[in-house]
Amino acid sequence: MKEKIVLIDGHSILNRAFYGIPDLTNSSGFHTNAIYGFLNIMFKILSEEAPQYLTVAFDVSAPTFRHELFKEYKGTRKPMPQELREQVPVIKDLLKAMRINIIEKAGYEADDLLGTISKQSSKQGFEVSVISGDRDLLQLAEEDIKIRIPKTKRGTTEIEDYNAKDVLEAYQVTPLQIIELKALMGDTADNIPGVPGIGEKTATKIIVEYGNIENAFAHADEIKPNKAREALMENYDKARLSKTLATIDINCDIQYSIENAKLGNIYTDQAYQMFKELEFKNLLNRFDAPVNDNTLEEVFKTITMLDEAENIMNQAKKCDRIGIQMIVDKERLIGTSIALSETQVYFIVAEGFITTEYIADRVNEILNSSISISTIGLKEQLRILQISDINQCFDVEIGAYLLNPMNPIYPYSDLAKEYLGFILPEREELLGKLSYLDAYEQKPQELSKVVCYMSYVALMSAGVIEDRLKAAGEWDLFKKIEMPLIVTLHDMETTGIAVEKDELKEYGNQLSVRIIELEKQIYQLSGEEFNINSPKQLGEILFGKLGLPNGKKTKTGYSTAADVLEKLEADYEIVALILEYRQLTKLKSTYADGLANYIEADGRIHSNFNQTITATGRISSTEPNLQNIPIRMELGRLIRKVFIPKEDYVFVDADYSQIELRVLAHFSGDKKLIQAYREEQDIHKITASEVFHTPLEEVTSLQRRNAKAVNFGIVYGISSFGLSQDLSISRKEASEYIEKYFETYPRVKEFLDEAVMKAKQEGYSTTIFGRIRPIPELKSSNFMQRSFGERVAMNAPIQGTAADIIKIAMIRVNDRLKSESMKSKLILQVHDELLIEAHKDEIDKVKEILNCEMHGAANLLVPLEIDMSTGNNWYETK
DNA sequence: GTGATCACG
DNA sequence: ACGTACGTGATCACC
Repeated sequence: MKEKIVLIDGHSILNRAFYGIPDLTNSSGFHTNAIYGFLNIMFKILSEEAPQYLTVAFDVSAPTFRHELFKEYKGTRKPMPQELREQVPVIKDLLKAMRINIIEKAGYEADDLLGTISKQSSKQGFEVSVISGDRDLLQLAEEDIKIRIPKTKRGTTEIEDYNAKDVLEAYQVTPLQIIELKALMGDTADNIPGVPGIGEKTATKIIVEYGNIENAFAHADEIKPNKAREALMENYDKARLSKTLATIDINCDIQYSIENAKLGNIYTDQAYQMFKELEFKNLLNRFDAPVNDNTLEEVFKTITMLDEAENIMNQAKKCDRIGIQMIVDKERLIGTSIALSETQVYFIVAEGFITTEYIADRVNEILNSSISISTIGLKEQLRILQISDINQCFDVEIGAYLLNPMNPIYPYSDLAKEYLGFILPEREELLGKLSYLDAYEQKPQELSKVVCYMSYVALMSAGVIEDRLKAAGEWDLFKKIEMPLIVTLHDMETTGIAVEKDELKEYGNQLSVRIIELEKQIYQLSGEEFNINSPKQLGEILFGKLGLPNGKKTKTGYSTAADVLEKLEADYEIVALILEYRQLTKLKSTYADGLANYIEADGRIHSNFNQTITATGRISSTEPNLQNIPIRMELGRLIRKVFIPKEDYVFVDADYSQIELRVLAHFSGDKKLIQAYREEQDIHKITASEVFHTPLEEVTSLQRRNAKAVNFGIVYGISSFGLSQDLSISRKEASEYIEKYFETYPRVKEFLDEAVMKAKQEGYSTTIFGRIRPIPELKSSNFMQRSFGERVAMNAPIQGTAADIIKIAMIRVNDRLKSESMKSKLILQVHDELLIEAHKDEIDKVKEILNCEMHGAANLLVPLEIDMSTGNNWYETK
């Protein structure tokens, strides 16, 4: 068997990884995504090929021969972004630490070195693999030289392999003719000009026919498309230059000793240290050395004896603060983990004489002795923990969310990494995908570790998080809004909302009848049966078979989105039917059938209100989502009739009127805007009057509608394109609307500009109440991402402040209902709306409370108005 | 698991 | 020239 050598194009793979992997930093803020991606690709190759030799080639930053040639021609390559540049020396050090051979040589690019070494090695009888993201290298392919191009596809890395015959198959030309192709078509990524006007198709045709550019030029008069002929004849010098640029030098003057490339043990101690600093936790597993210092796990104790549990509970009462974690799965208490100090961490298991009641009673006793507790995710534990004063609690998950609301979740391992500065094994590593209950039965020891880590991290990180919240100006937000809100949300979840199951079912049945009718008609009009719900099949039928004019395309095919179909609706009966079908199947599957699955034994739906999901500070609702129940279309709105108050109760619903625009009025301090709100005027109408230079009385409903869209657009971080899409007008018209808007409300423009500028400086935006939203996109060199960042910088303070205000209102309303011992309960929040299930004897009182507490939630430069209504179901409250 | 679509504010 | 409104979650198809 031949010996194998792997050659890696260092910069090319780093580049791939940098742009392919979302940004990743270690806790000191050093960017690591390119290194991480590079290593993953390298490890994958090593395990696949098990080569005896490995070399990584790098470009030297000094100008090279081919660069020089190019510079004269067109200028220099655009510089590497700083986030990538800083990673280059580190990967080199890391490779050195792994005793992996690196080559670089002034005057040559990495691909020249790779070309030379690969040819030499194959001649000497080695089997060679060249790893690069650059298709230029395909010219090197031979039977024993395989070019491997990694592609990051949906998170997983797939590698395309090319031997000589694969190149021929894929490109219809030999590896060496790849150079000829490049000479004609050019390569913007590699700064090769090519012949303007000749692309991949024409280039392939020419080279397949004539073999090379010289021969093609000689037979130029025969070349078929006139355009290509003229392009080639006029730009033959460019083609020749491009050919030189594209040709990899396979005779570099380098001393390459294969012995230096011999692979030994790459898992050295130095490499281990570097991996640790880079915080590549899951890569650390590759080392024989222990992944984590077990000193921490050694202090963990699993408690199953009552007297030991008793002892711990008694000690807990003497502490100032403990870390605690109630482990509940499907209503069942499996145990509790308690951290008394850094070295006293216990998992008290609910079994034998230690009953769930015992644990609950003892823990609540501790809480009553008014010591502080710290925990991860307090809301989920409140069914068991009886909190007498929320001020004694510290939820580190909530704290971590406020410090960085962009994370999807806040597991103990991430908290340890971020706030304690060390790496812990993740839950999944220890338990896999097991639930607590399953882990309790199948992996009790690992479960014990997980829960002990949790209470340990909760205890140890609380102080750090407190300091960081104070430093970030978020301490009041944490103490006065987010922590108390936990209780409010828990109350809402516990109460739930009653649903008429039979009515819901009947509603679904009615939808089914119409859906079947629609199906029949659609099949008839299209001439075949297909899955209307499949955008792929639907697109093929509409735009393929039936030949409808198609507007947009998606990555995977035709777009069949509603805004595309709506443009065709008037002309094609089938499109109108499809739109109705879509609407009805959505209502049936998501709402009629979907909601029915969540009705519990008490006849009510208990949705989850999540406090740590959104980037802006809003809460979200899941399982089911009760914040997107239909209202805009009448047919959908009817669903709200099945949401009912219990007997002797009614619904009282209150929503803030235009809260985001009022927040904008406050932020900007714009006189006209503030005056309009103080005088309770119709803001959209006023805007229309100003923007369209029309007397107030003469504003048409269309003008008002357009002005409303502009107002919304401002809140979203206006762009002329977005507005034009929304209103189906030209971009130019949209720009004019925006310009006039800013003339009308000049302070709004100032505010928005300032919001972007400030966010650019600080790296984040802030709400009135101090909530932070980081906006890393503002620093992006990518236009699209940066523009997104700018829109976010305009929107986040507005949406976030509105979210803060309604959170304050929720806490105040809920607290008053409870402190005044009322039967009425707050049951839903829908971003600017609160729904109360009010006892018939308390309706007036409830209205008074809503009025008072919602108005009083914030003191802005404009009044906060609310609209209130009552009803015997959610449909009636409008 | 991801993308397309569509429900809400 | 780039290709876009801000923030969510559920369902379905399809790999």
